[in-house]
Amino acid sequence: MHATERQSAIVATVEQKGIAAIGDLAETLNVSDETIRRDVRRLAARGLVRKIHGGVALPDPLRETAFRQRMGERESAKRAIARATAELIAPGESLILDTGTTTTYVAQALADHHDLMAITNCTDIARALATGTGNRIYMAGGQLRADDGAVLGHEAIRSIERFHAHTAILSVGALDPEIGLMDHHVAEGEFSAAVIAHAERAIVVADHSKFTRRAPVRFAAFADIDIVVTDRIPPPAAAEALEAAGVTLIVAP
Amino acid sequence: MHATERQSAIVATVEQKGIAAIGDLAETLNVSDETIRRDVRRLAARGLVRKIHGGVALPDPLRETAFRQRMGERESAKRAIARATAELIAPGESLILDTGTTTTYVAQALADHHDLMAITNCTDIARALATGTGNRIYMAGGQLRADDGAVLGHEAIRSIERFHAHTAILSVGALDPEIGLMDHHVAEGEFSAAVIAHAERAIVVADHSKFTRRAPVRFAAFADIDIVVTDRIPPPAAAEALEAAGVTLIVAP
DNA sequence: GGAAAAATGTGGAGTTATGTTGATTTGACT
DNA sequence: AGTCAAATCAACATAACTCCACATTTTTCC
Repeated sequence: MHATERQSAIVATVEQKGIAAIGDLAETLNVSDETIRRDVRRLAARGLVRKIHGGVALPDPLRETAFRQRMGERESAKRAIARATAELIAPGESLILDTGTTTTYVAQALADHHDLMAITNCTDIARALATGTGNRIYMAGGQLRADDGAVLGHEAIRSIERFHAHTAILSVGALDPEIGLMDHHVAEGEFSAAVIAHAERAIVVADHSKFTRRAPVRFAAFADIDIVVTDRIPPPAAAEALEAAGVTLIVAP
Repeated sequence: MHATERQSAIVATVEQKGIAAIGDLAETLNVSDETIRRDVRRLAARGLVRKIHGGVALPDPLRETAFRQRMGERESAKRAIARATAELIAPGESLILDTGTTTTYVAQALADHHDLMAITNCTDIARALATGTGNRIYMAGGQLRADDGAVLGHEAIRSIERFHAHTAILSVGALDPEIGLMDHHVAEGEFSAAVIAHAERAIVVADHSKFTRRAPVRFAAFADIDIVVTDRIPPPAAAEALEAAGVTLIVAP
């Protein structure tokens, strides 16, 4: 049986039953669980099925975007980071917040704060902060990315350039001691760099998985930022590089 | 039974009965109370249900902003207007959409359209349009109003000025044969005027109640716009004034 | 036939889901 | 207000699941 045949069989099973367990599929199709998972990963990437813990289900009618899915991954770690980051922000402070799942949680954690002045390129973050009392929110203008409601591009960067904030809070795609800070897209990286340039101090929020990843676009060095908030003690090489660059490391409890 | 199935079952039960006890759900679904609580916590975080002591209830309709409340008023009329307006828009057209409850319905009605190029100052409208295929959305930059997620101010107007669209679609606070088009706030009025100035044709969407109201800020005359879409035949004086100004009147069925 | 590419299996590290226990909070009832 | 039982939460332990890197097998193509 070819891989494509097997994948069709998976889709057919799911369409018939609505939901199917990885183990059952593996047994029925005489392959290992891992092979089924690989198939499911590919099918899910094409939107044909939806991955759930332990199995496969019909794609969500509400068409879950990649962003919303990432919001669910390592959620508790991100919330802990968000809480710790929110404590670093004083009332009345001016902020710039980047797009990202972790920064979105930070925005939610900042809901109790008041009299903030915040600039962001993400519609969700803007809405989350706007509920707070006395907060003034500025949206960056420019082209909207459907997936996460983020505004990116040179227009967005020009919006940022009109401000100079106390604190920048940014997500990253990956952190590496040799390379520095990385993002997945050029537009994200350019925006992140602009954000760092227009704030007194830069806080990077990154769960521990970011320390063991790579992303294609390098946009800053460790020396360009001031604080990293994460959820676990990072690998030694990264911790040393951060210290050497004068970056304060905060591990959220 | 997988976690996602169980969560769907919880939501379904709550939607059917309006309220459900933790213990009952645990028994029915054959898991511990604590597991149900964890599910409920997650569902509540997504706003799908509301936690109450000892059980789960439908999400709280209480926390309504003024904007959401207005969305509910004369909803069927606004939807009819939105449908009729969407029919006036060709694929590939470029649009500017103003904030407003009726324009928000128009954005939803445009979800089926494709390859649109839209500029808006409202985060909700931006997100609604971004789901369509091949649509390019530009968000105006500037200060955000918490109530309806609208960006207003001279910054927003400057964002608009970079464009020249085929069609502008705008809400108004009131229409009067003597006075023209009115809005409730200065910033809204200024933005509306800029929108009209940067489009070939201007479509005003207004349910019949707008013809018998007044609003403090006059921002344009009837002669400045091209089409009015409403849900009932307007008062004679208004209809005559529109005709005299060369405005096409469309009454949505 | 043999090299390169793709697919598959395997083991270990990390993550998630669940149940259990004990401390704390909540709501109802005197 | 004070008391008590139920409900909640936090913290732990466990088991299942997922992912990644690497080894192995199978397929493809020259």
